[in-house]
Amino acid sequence: MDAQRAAILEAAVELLAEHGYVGCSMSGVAARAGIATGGVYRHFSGKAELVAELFRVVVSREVAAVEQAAAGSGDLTSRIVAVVETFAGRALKAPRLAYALLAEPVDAVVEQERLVFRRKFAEVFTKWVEEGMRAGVLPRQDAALTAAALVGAVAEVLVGPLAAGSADPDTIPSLVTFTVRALGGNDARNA
Amino acid sequence: MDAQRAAILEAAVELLAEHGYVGCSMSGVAARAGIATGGVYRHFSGKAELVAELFRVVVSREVAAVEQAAAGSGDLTSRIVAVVETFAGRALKAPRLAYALLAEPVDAVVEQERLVFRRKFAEVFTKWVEEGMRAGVLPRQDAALTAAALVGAVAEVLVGPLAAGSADPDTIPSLVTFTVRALGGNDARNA
DNA sequence: TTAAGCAGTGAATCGCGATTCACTGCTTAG
DNA sequence: CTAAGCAGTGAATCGCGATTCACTGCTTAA
Repeated sequence: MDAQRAAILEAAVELLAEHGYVGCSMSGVAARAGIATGGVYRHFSGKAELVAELFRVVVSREVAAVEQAAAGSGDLTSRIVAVVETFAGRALKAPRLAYALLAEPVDAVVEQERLVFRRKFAEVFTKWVEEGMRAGVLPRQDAALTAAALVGAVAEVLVGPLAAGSADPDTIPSLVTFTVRALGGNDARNA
Repeated sequence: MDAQRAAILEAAVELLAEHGYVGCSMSGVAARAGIATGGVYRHFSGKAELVAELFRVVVSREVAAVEQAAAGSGDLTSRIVAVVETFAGRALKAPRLAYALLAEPVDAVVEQERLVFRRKFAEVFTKWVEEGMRAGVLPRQDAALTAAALVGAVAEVLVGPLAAGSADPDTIPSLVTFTVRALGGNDARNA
């Protein structure tokens, strides 16, 4: 059965959310999953495979949350607002996890997954930027670059608060303002 | 004498630029500096101290380059252009080093230094954003947040090319355009 | 000239987590 | 009922880089 595989992954997710990547030792994950160290190797070829899949699981949850949030609202601006609010809001609610996803040092294998993570978000943004340009709401621009830049911008702004402790309550609104301005959206051009 | 300390650091810088953080093992650095492993411990209490100082050295060079580039030009826009061009240009010329500075996984001690690095750049930006607001060239905004966001944006856009191989030659101009627009600068609002 | 002291040596040791493996039960097909 | 096979055990082993340390030479001051 593969319920165990899922259970082990869930244990790893918990540890990641509690203690970050360092907390995800094979023995730690095994213990949390309620099995012995060696048991993990029945389901994963090694740490690399476990961790890669761990990241994939967590990332797809985040991407799904963001896409769903965006799907709800209508015009471009409210979509972007929804994306940033969801992304940032979730990050601030699960700081340890967000930090692990965005910035925490990990080994090379995982780093690849992290790049994938960021690229996925960037792709979501790219889609909307292109749509905005077609609709004439946004100025001409390199959509992929803008998207990557926005992902970086949001991540960077969040990492400070995440690494420290608390965040200014204005962080999210300010971030939204920045995003809209950076896109060149025709409302909210100032303030 | 402390010429040796400097020589060891320089060896570490070389290794960092060639092979990234992973290349900076104590024995590797010692070998490159032309001394035996143990010798390094005459000058540094341990790896943590060595690496922290290594980062400080490299970072201060980068910050100095950027500040100098900005000091040359006159109006706000050209300063910003200079900053982004310098920062990105240097990064693309020394990709391994830039990657190590911006994104490569490292241990906790170094991570602190990395945050310092990014904060320093953000501070440089903050100064100019505030100046721009005073001069009425830029709209009201949370200067520190904008600055952090821009550092993140530039870093993120660069990490892709750095991790892969080559960069689109339009990367830097596009980045400059993005930056100006994100600041809300009154020229270059589109295109 | 002698002795203290410092830079440097490099093999041995440590620490730490990943990985292995001989072994224990349970489950299930024949 | 029996034997194969699979999930799981957990102590031993590995790998790897940081760190230590007894020892070697050079330099310098008395």
